[in-house]
Amino acid sequence: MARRKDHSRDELKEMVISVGYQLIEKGGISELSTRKIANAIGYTVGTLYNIFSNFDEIKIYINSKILENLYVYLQSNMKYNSSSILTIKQLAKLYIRFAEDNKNLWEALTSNSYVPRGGMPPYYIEKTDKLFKLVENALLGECSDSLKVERSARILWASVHGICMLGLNGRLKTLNMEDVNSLTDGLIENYIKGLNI
Amino acid sequence: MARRKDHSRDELKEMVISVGYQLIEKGGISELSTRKIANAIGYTVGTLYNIFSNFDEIKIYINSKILENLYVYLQSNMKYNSSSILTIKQLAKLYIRFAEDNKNLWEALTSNSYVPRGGMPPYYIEKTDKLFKLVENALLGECSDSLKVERSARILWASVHGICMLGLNGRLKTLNMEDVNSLTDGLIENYIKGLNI
DNA sequence: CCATAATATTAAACAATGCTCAATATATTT
DNA sequence: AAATATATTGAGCATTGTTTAATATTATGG
Repeated sequence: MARRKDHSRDELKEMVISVGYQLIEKGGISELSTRKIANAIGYTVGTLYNIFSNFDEIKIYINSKILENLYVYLQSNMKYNSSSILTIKQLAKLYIRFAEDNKNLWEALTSNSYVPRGGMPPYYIEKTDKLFKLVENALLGECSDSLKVERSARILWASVHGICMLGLNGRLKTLNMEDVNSLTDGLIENYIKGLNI
Repeated sequence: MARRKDHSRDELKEMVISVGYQLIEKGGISELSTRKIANAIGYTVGTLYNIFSNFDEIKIYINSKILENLYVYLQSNMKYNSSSILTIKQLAKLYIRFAEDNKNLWEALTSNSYVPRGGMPPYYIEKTDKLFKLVENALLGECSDSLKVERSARILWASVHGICMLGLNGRLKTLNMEDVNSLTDGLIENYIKGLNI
């Protein structure tokens, strides 16, 4: 039965993450389990634990891949905008659209509250930073104080994130997604206008 | 063993919710399970299922109680403010402080993404509405269009919620809670200033 | 090239989970 | 008092994350 080196450790890692990603994509986070992953790649749970230290670590790797795809999605759909405000508005719309179109992935990404002792691993932080940088770069057109920009970008995106979250959960009552988009526009506009005062 | 009517159905319901609340308060959502609840009230899981249709329903009742306490917390800590903006800023600060001081409860409340078919039960919606009304009432001092007020209140609070979420998860990087508070102030101020333009 | 050490993989098991259901004990009704 | 209705239990099921002893495979070194 044991077929050592059918796949290298790196290959196995890749397979686990890829299969896990697909499981979430198809059936949501509840469809993700060690057994289902192991079964899908033709191994046993024990093998997973030879590569990853626990289930949560696997989830973090998968979330990292989701972050990656989110970045590619934003990047590749960005068009040229004549102002920073328009750029950020577009980013927000794309962010919300990604969440809508990839609800299972989005939920998996944002529902995970587990943080390893010692904080998130570097490769994960790197990817979230890269995403925030998109907002920061746009904001730099409106404000030259780089510390202020970094803070504002994170606050602004936390807001958009919150709106997206409640919007998708139907917690915003009568608001449909179109309303959410336009109201988010308003929020962004007002916030940025007040930045330099 | 069976001691029918030691407690009425309503008493049992109350006991389950109360004990569940305490379990979350002490050990977080992961400490909540049907067995632990049943054990704590001196019954068996079967009895829980005679009263509630499933575990998720129990969680909703507990979350409803958390919402209730959040409302009381906000209400009882509100001081008089000379302007609507100040009122909302204070609400935001209190909201964030509640989340900090009751992390387990707050996480349980906000991490729950389960929505029954047919939407959240009326008693639950009632309580969230009551909370939003606090913001709406304050906003009415700034804008008389009641539809606009309702929408703005929800968008604004979704933002504060998002900031609170990322702040508590340490996702806002270098920002400490003091920074979060002042940056939230900025967001609120800018948003409301732009309301009537 | 074979014996030994090191590693990969599995199967089985553990404790805990949400949930169900037949059996039984208690109340209520007739 | 007998019959009916309901509350409660205990045992069981399938599933979960995780561990571990046994086994199969590869690598090492004489």
